[in-house]
Amino acid sequence: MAEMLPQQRHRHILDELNKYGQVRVTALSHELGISEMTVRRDLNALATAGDLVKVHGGATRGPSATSSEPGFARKLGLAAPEKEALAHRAAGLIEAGMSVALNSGTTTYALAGQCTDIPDLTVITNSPRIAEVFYSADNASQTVILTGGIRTPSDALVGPLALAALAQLHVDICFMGVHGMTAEDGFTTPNMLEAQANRAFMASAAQHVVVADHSKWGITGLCQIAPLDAADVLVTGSALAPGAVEILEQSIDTVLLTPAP
Amino acid sequence: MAEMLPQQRHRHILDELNKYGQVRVTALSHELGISEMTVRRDLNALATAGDLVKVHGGATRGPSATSSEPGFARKLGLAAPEKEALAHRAAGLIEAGMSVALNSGTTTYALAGQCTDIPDLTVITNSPRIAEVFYSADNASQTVILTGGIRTPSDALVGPLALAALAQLHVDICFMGVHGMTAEDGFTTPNMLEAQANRAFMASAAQHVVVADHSKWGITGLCQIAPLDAADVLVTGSALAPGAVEILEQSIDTVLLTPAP
DNA sequence: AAGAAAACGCTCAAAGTCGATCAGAACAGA
DNA sequence: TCTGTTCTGATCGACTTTGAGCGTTTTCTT
Repeated sequence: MAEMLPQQRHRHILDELNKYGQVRVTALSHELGISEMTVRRDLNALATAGDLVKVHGGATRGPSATSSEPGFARKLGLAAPEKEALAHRAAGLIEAGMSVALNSGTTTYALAGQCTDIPDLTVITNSPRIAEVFYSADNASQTVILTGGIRTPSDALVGPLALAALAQLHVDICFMGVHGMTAEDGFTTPNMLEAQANRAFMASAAQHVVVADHSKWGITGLCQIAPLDAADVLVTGSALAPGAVEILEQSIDTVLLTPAP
Repeated sequence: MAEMLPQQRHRHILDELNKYGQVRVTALSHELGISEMTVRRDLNALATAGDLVKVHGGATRGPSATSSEPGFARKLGLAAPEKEALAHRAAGLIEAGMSVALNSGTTTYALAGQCTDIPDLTVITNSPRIAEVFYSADNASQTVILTGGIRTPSDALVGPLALAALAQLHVDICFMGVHGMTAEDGFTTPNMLEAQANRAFMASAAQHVVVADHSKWGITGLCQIAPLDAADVLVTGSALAPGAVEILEQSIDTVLLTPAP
């Protein structure tokens, strides 16, 4: 097999995983013509991103696709450790009685799980799954508003309906998960419609918090949501590439780092 | 059978358990190509986790009954036979390429399950659960629009956002589940906000179909949605109280009866 | 009730797996 | 071309998993 870029390897690993439900370090090493050490490093990266679960000897799919029941609450707790840490840090910015907007994304999903106990919250989101987290928590003092729209594959409601809904609303603070961030291109996402919806989120909020794990740095998605300086606060992990913090702090007032896991 | 990771074995064991209600150490050992000792260790691990109960010779299902979460798909199949029959009859009114509105309710939920194969459908609903039915069917030719709003306990999105969304849309046909219907009070529901949303549904549709099983006749909810004659078609069961059909036909052009189960 | 057969789990040695570390290779930017 | 960064592979000690032996316990048979 020809030389492969790390990204290609990652995709190959995930493909194998989807096909067989499991991957084995020794098999991948042989199959891809790379050392076991490198396979382990790939597996670690993918596990940190939450794409798979490492086990002795290889890795298996996350709990989501198993034939036996995983259950919602459980899945929530099994999010990647870094995401949970970011979510916890971000949740600290929320106070009782606030109105909060959450866009769609795995990080904001983790954040939602940490917010169900905060009293008198008004939550606005365009993700049915995030709304479901609050519904099933059944906290009577909370109000959850779901924007309408058409759902994208990543579970975001977008389009004219979503934009119209967000235009009518104003929140204290808006939390945004993004797909990538760089100094030149700012915050980006691979989906144009989601970018549009995310801009509407920002327009409706007094304060803008971006939540992004360290792997997002250096990635540019198809479509820009906003430049870096549009964020008031960035919550990210201290595993961030060296030097990135300085660059980010030039544009963003507050950069919060969670300790490495 | 290829080499299996421990986690895979655990899942396999649980699958077997779910299928047959019991597993035997010797059988698993032979089946998975591993020693009996390892099978015992797996069983011990699963027993400690509470996923099964060890017995001499193997293991049986624990009291927790892992099969608790077939959840959605199952609930759909387990809907009352009458509702399934109504849903099937109502689905017959839908043609490929139509735009269809479904309000929130168990009957319309059953209807949704019968519509996922119809090509080129545009579906508008205020029920996240109904939207989920279409999402997971993953029919690329269908478009699903979820109105925004606040969710009621019965899983309907209501309020200004829902009304604004529906005001912007126009559909060919609207299917409505209701809570009660009588000659004097027409179609009713116990929730004022839902009534309001349902009126918006009707206002946005060229044709109005009410779907209600026979038990709804004679019930008056808190709030009227519309008088009987607002419906163009009523789909109901032939188990309806004697004489009711005549009364209904005075107000409604088409009354479709499904045969009793 | 006694003996045979099966199942159990403890222990240990062998095999397999893991991650820390370091040195070399590949690569991009100056 | 040079330099610094990133990615990669080899080594090695620590750890985990596995299967076989073997004495004990449970179940079945007579």
